[in-house]
Amino acid sequence: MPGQYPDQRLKIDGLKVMDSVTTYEELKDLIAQAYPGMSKQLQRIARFALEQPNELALGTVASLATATEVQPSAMIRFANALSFSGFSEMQQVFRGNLLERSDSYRERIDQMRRKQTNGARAPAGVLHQLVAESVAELGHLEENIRQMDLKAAVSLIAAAPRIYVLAQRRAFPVAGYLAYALSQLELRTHLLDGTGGMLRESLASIAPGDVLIAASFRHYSPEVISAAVAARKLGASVIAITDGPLSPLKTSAKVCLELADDSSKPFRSLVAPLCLAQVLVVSTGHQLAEQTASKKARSVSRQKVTK
Amino acid sequence: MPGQYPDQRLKIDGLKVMDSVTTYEELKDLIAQAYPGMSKQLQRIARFALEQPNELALGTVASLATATEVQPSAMIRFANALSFSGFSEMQQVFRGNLLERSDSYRERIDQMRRKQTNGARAPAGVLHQLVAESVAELGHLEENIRQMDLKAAVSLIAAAPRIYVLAQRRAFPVAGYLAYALSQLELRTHLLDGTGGMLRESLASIAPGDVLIAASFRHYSPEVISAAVAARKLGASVIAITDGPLSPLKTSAKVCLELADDSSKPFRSLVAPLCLAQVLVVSTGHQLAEQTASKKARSVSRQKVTK
DNA sequence: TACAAAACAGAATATACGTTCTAATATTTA
DNA sequence: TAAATATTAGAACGTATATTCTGTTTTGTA
Repeated sequence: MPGQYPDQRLKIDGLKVMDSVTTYEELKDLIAQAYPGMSKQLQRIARFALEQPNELALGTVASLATATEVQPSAMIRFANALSFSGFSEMQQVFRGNLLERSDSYRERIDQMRRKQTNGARAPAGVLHQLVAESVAELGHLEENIRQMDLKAAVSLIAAAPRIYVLAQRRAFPVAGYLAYALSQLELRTHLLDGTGGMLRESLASIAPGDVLIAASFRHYSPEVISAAVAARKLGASVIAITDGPLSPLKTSAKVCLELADDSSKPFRSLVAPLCLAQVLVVSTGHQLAEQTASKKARSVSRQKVTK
Repeated sequence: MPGQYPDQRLKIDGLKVMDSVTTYEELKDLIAQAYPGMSKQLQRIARFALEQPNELALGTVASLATATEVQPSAMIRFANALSFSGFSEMQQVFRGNLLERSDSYRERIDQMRRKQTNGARAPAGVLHQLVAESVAELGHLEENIRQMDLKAAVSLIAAAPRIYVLAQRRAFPVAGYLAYALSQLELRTHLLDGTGGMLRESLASIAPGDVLIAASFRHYSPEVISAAVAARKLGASVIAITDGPLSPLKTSAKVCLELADDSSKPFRSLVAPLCLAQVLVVSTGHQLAEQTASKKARSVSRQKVTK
């Protein structure tokens, strides 16, 4: 095996001797093993390969190099690092996996159906059921959220000098996500977690024009409700994420995003509220991008005029 | 369209006008319609195509010509007879079919994407898209989580004297949910939120037999990883919720629940991990119920014996 | 900081591919 | 049967591919 690059094969062979990798499962393990010792670029390819194996199966070296934003030669180096003689040989493994999966697909569905009929208490049954329920919830979400409300909420968030996020107990993860994601958009976001009993004090710093995003479901946390009332009095706009028209948050809210929370199910899911939260974040991101774009456009046109 | 052969396209267009064939189902019908009017050799290829569509998807003109015992040029004629501009174009249809079959939700996504032609930036479009992606994620979740791993995780959780939950940044909501929901099951659950920089101290109280549920996705939070290592050293069982086989959490984990996290999307969702978390909680609930039930049954039978 | 090693980008190359073309063959029609 | 037409085989062509090679940049180390 000639070549100017060090033979990474040897490092791997220490763990995996001689026999070549032929199945996708083996390949996955092999990539996982080799991953830590790989260069940045090869790691990038490795991630892509594991996340989008189908692309690897069908694409050409050139197309995959474009997709992963590396040079074509890096793809070959990647294959070599996995002890394949070339890219094509590695691709065979991905193709094999694709064929296998397509053949056995119906079979697997049947298995799932069978599992689901008996033993709904086994973890697999629970998984199936909760996935199904979550999908249904997402369907309801899409149908019941009004575009007007979303737009209003996004405008408020995008324009706010400061954003406060508050939720407790079951709804707390929603607040956690919002606080994280909004701050990723470089918005001034504060998670009101009430650590050290400082919730009241944190609220005091809310100023007119600020936005409070409050999430609460039955049974509504009294702290969240009173915080929403307080924020409104301080001149902040309250965006409520809550369940149904009976929510006590509704009175304080400028925008109220309602999720029909089916209380008939014993364990209520956070899938719908979190998806909604993500919609808020992504839409706000788009809005901000448009704003800066139009600002630039305006300043450019102004430059032209002055010129 | 120059060429010495008569334009078979016209014959077909009599039945199927204008629009080009894009799905495998359409192609199957098209072949069936065109079959009677084909020459012997093209009919042979047609049969092969319908019997072994996977070969058509992956093979080269040369390899397929060998397999069907015709000349390579016949393959191109076949594609032309089906009103494709060339072999490659036809092959795309077979490949598309292979991908669709290989993952069930792809179809749904594509359908949704098609609907969402204009206005992807408007909040309603974002909602639609994110709902679609979430559904797809849930589908992957259901397919890729192994029942064995779930069972193992549930057994560990149900039997643990104490449960610690740890996650940071993007994954934090997962920890928040688990901490809340598990404590609702009256399990001794501690959320390691690292408030006041006390993470190290909190970890010190972990005892052998305890369970640490750690969630982390790329880019993996160093604190979470080192905490998992530390917990393992202290004799605790680590349950990892993470993405893919490259996760550094994997080495410390007794059970590793892997989610294929598609990083190609700019905003990654928490829907799948949270649904998984809920599965853990609900399954653990069932397991606990069964345990207490069987305990009661045993004590009852003992009473009978002593009676 | 200076040196050495590795990794990289991008051009160069040989190969294999899809496609087209032409002569030869088979099939149909009068 | 003879002429006309459709079909095929196989070579020839241009293109795109996987792969290798070279100069440069980056990274790690003394």
